[in-house]
Amino acid sequence: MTLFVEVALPVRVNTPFTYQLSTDEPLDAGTRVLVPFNAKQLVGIVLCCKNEIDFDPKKVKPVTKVLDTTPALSADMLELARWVSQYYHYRLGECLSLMLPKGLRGDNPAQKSTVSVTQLTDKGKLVHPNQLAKKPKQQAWLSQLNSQAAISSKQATSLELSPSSRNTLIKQGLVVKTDLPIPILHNQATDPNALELNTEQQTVLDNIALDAGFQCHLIFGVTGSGKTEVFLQLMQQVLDQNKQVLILVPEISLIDQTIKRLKARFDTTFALLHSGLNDTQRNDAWLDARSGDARIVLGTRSSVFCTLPDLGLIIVDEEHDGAYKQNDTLRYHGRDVAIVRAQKQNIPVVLASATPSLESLHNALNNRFVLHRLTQRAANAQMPFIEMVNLKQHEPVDGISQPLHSRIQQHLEHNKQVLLFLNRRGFAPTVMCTECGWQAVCHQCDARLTLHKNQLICHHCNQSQPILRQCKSCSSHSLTAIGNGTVRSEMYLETHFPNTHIIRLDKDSTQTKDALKTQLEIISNGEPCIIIGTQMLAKGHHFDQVTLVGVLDCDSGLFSADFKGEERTLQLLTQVAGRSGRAKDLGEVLIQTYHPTHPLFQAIENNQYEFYAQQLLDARHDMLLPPFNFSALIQADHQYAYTAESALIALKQIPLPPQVDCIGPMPAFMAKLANRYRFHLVLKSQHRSQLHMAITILQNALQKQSKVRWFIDVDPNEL
DNA sequence: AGCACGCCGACT
DNA sequence: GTCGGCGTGCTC
Repeated sequence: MTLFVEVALPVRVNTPFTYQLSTDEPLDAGTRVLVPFNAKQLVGIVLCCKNEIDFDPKKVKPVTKVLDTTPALSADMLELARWVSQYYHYRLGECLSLMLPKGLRGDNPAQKSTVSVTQLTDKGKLVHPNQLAKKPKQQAWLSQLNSQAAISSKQATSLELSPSSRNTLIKQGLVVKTDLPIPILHNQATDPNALELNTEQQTVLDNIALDAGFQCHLIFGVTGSGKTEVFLQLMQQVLDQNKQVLILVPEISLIDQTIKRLKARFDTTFALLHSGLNDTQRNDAWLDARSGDARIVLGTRSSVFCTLPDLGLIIVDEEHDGAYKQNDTLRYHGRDVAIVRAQKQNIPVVLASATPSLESLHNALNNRFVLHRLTQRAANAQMPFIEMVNLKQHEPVDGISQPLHSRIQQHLEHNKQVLLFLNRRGFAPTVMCTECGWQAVCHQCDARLTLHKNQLICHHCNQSQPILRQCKSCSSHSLTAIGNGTVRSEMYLETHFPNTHIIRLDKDSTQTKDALKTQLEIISNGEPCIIIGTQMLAKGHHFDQVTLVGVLDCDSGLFSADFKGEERTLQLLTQVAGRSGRAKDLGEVLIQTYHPTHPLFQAIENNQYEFYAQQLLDARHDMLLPPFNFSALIQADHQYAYTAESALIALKQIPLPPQVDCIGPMPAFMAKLANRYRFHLVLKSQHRSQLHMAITILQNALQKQSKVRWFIDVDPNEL
């Protein structure tokens, strides 16, 4: 009897395709196969085998090649992919393809890469290095190979072993060159002892049951409360049970410091998965995780899709971070997928943050999550002292007011470090003509151009232009830089603190490989310095010697049109403030603002994150915003605004389930981006199932047209 | 997504 | 007559 397989392909068609197998050996679901599709060969994932087909047998083609002996994706992951596909309304075949590392999306075998090494032959093992005393270079090779079974050519160079003498040894048949798989990242712990927990930490540890199946825990611990130590000890328990741990962090810059702590503590194997790896490294790490060889897997959001045979615990650190949401192709939320995965695999998941997202806080307060609080800073560090600077009274120069300036001076005199936060890179956000009011704008977007040192750059489409000398509207020479970015404040600091090391941390200063790492190392030396940077500073980094944090400007976040604007500002300020005074010395935080009476600042001043978050939740409740209803966004874009808008107007005529509101179409926040006009339709409902029904109806309609480009974003980050 | 098929306007 | 515009529909 002929055996058929249903294969999901990475194409924009929702249905699986059927192919014929050449043997009667069934394939496991999750196996990669190479199949003909149109004129091409594509890699697909086997969904199931079957004996019969329900369409024209003449059309069925045979599978070209079976690519895996072990399925690339486990049955768990296949099921997760089905959920992801339905929830985010994205085609299953494409979801599955995105779950594989790039190296396995093609028709390569799932094998680890190899490294060429030199090893002793059986004959060579019988030779004592002293027998080669007259040939010191060869002798060096033999003695090294007696203490280390395999030497790569890279190691040989650093050990100053001569390649030519190795070739002589090869000719003599004493050593041989072979290709071995890249060894797994295995670590010897340098500091394996658990720290002593305070009572609060101990209570949290005791209350997270690892053997109770699925449960979602939220550790709400103030900055510096020692959350990490709690999950290190939790991880130890999981590892002792012979299970794997998956830790997610929001972005790549946090991988370094996290892995440092993990390596110090655990004597075990690791896999790191993040965007800084090349395809080979990523592939290797992924295969280590899938085989179960790696016991700890640390990665950014996409590692939530990694096949792990013995998974026992998922940790989502800094769970509030917006970087967990993917904003292209498959628009999933890493944290939410992690929770669903834990549920499907019936294991615990731990979310942690000093500033939990409103969704998670809401879930915790409603007992859907188990809430654990850490209210004290560990190691007796005190919460910082927070103060506002009213910019109406203290006009800033290049972003820095007099009170902040003198406070910087004080802290530097005490040999401390200062951290300044400004969420705007470049020199100045606007170039304006003081004669006629004209501003330099991007030709491709509805955005002003940011002034950088040598050019004008659009931060939205990355297009650059040379710096203008004359106004394009009235030809006057009165062009002025308005507002300020990190570079402008950096220049101010260089002028006024000429003997102090100024370190700028933003996307522009950390472009080159390792730049961030080097700069973080300089900071950790502890020398007094001023660090100025964008939001990347706020993300969980440990700055021991920082005692003063200055927030140069966060007013734009207070009155944002976006429903999450205030939540983000609250989180950002709380996190930034938390960078101050992590060690013994009391920290200080100065926030510059033109609106010092805004209630958000009062909450920050009094360390009332939860109080204010609760108020924001109440407001969301009154306005029926998430998490009190569910929403999805449909974007259509086209080179002509009219075409994009009419496509959505047509869509709106389609009848939807009664309990779904359809709002729009309206222009997107930046209606023109990279020469395309973008319009939104927003769907809202109290009922998740009705919302999904509505999305499906509209998606089907969209698939039938080819005029506009479109996407669907479920639980969008911005409305 | 690609790629072919097919039905209408402006060219050698 | 035919070259090529892009609307429609299919891919196992």
